[in-house]
Amino acid sequence: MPELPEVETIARGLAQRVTGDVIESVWLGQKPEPLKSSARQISCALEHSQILSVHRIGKHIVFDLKDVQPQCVERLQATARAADSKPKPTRPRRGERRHAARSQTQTGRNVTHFIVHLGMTGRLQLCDPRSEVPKHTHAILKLASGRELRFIDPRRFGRLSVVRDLDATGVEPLEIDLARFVVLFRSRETPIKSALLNQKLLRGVGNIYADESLFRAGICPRRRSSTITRDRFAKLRLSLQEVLNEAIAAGGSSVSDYVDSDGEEGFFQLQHRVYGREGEPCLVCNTPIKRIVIAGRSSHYCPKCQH
DNA sequence: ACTATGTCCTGCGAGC
DNA sequence: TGCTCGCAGGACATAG
Repeated sequence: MPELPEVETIARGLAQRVTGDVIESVWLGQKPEPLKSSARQISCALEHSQILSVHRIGKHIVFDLKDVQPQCVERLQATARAADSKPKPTRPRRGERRHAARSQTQTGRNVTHFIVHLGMTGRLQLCDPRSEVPKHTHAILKLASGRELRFIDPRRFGRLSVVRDLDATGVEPLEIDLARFVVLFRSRETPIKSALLNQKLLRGVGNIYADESLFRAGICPRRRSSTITRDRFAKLRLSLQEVLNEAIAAGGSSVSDYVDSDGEEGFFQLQHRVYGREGEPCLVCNTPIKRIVIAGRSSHYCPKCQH
């Protein structure tokens, strides 16, 4: 299940290998679930566009695309001229959400963003067009370099979309400072585990890294977020950043069927201290690891070390 | 505004 | 061996 470290690994791998390449054509499967934007919107945005960069926002892989289709460029220029002749837009109203920093750096009216969310079982594979197309392939992007980028997702929890502006909610957990972290979590009446999974607060934390960071911080996943002291929030923030960074360094966790864009597995699952270890001894105190359900998710913790 | 719960989807493994 | 059943969970819808 790809969370922040897995998505980061995939995005970095893709950035290295497809930046500058051009999408020549797009094939989309018949199943409607994986498409968040319409098939026509996606095809139109992707075909004849150049991949300027690939990066990660939360659990999303973002392709910044520049249209290189002649008629599209003309149309965009026409739109731009029309926009220029209109009165200048007033500055954003108070409370109106600003666009994320990235969309300001990657400005230009002809930049669009192709967003891939892998869900549980989604994979992006860069491969030879002659290789067998696996079952549950929902999209194939033919690249000018002769390769294909395929989106495969058996469980169909993944989503593909195209947007003009990146207005992501939530804060990147690797960038958040302590003051912001405390403000975000101290008012929540929900179990800390649920709060960590809430993408509107932090973006990118999933079940594995929520459990692992809570173990390292010595906090019980059931604990109400509002009852956690500042000192323990400080510990949690550091634990979370530590575990995410270690996982990125290890190429992510391969549980179920995660592989990166090369088909390589990550290694961080070998370092899980609680996730998937129900009944096994705590690495610190030997107490059997417990598994409970919070917000419909299995949560693993040491009943002695975490409170 | 918050919080909690149900739903989607398929593969896999446990159990008989 | 072959079958059924339940579980895995991110994001969203819905209800309270």
